[in-house]
Amino acid sequence: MEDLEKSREKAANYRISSAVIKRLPRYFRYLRELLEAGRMRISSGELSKMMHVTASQIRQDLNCFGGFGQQGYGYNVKYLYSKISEILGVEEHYRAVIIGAGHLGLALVGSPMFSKRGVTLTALFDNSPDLVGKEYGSLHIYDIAELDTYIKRNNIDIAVLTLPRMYAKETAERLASLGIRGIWNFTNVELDLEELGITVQNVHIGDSLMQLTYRVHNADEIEDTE
Amino acid sequence: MEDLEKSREKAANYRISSAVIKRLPRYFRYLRELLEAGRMRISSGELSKMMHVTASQIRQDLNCFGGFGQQGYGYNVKYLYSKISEILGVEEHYRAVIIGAGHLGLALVGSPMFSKRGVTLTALFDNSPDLVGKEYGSLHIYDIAELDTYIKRNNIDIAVLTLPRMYAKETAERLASLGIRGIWNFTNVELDLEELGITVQNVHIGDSLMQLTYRVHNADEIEDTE
DNA sequence: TAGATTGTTAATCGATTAACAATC
DNA sequence: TAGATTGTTAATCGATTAACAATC
Repeated sequence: MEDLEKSREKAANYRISSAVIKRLPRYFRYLRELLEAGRMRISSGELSKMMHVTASQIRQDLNCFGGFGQQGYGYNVKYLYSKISEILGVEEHYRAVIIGAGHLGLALVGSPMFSKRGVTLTALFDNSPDLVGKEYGSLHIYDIAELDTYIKRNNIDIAVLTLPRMYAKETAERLASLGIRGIWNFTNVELDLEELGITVQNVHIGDSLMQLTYRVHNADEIEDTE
Repeated sequence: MEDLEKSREKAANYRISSAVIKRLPRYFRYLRELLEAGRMRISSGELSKMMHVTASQIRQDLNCFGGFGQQGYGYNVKYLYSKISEILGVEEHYRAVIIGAGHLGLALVGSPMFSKRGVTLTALFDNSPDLVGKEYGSLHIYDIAELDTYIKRNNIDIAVLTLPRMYAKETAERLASLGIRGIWNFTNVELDLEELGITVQNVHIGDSLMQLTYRVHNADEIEDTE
């Protein structure tokens, strides 16, 4: 009771910094590994060695959301994992569709990434007559023309954009008007629909490639990982 | 002359923070767009409006590498773009191979991302007899057994890992021993080969999905984009 | 020259780390 | 109880923003 209120209060009282938010998925990954390895408990000190961050940072980060540990003991792996999952929205069990059934879209369908994070893929959409009507994995490929009806009928929370960049903007705006809550954008168009109340996560995979080339190019002068 | 020395000196004297490095690809993108749109010059003020960052930050960031602007005028788009390209290593014209010819690997082959960033893909590798020997795009799919010979013979700088996670670690270490300079890692295994002098860029696409679910889950309390 | 805009220093703000009292 | 380790406050460090002199 107290615990619950305490964590609610904390999360509500102040803004969680985006530095912290970015680290949460990494905690999630490490904790799942520990869980799968059968570990019952972990201290911030030991976790810090595994993750190459300071123990202080781990304790600070976790305490943004509440006191999940116990003095003299550390953290219960299972409990902490469940709390982080909750914070990240894994428990919400979002429903998602993929728009664009090219290689990238199909690669995403094939991966366990979604199910591991509580997201259920329900359909694919494409505009190519060659693809429409086919099944892929356990998913049906619908004509993009059916998007509006489908989204409304099936209570879809998230749309994954893996379509050609020329369609990105119009599709995103259409999705916004259909009441979608989040867009995971793989096109390198920079979408910003925050003013429409839609959360957009832009992937920009090319930026990652450029960070790599930068670091290779300047390899002699760098040691700082990240 | 002076300019060149000045910028060399700057980059050498102190460490460029990773906050700055992460922003460079975004400047690169916006500058290319301006260039393609035929813009000759841009001021930090105007660019700041386009990019939703402060003009101060833009000027600070660029000045890490040298004075690329001119008082009273702003920045010459073409010149600035060429400088940023240089800084990011685009001019190095790296040669890369993709290891793992699944959907993700093939999606990458099909995209103009590499060529736009001065990276040339030269080959695909896979271990499946169904794929080995085939052509995809203009690329040949080689047997993974031929990796060692190929890498050494063809002066490959970068390897893109789009293979199943179970092979990630051993392949990465093998690549390191073959003298590869950078690894772009799409498996969700966290590779760290910095002590071997290899630059590893981990993509962790699942973390991006979790940031999205976090933000959707907490949509009411957030305004801060990033 | 007057106006504009950079390059750069100084001020502010936020994030990380260190330290330690609380407590299991 | 003694030992361990958290939660949290205080100190440090770094990144961002503001301001303005330099200068095109």
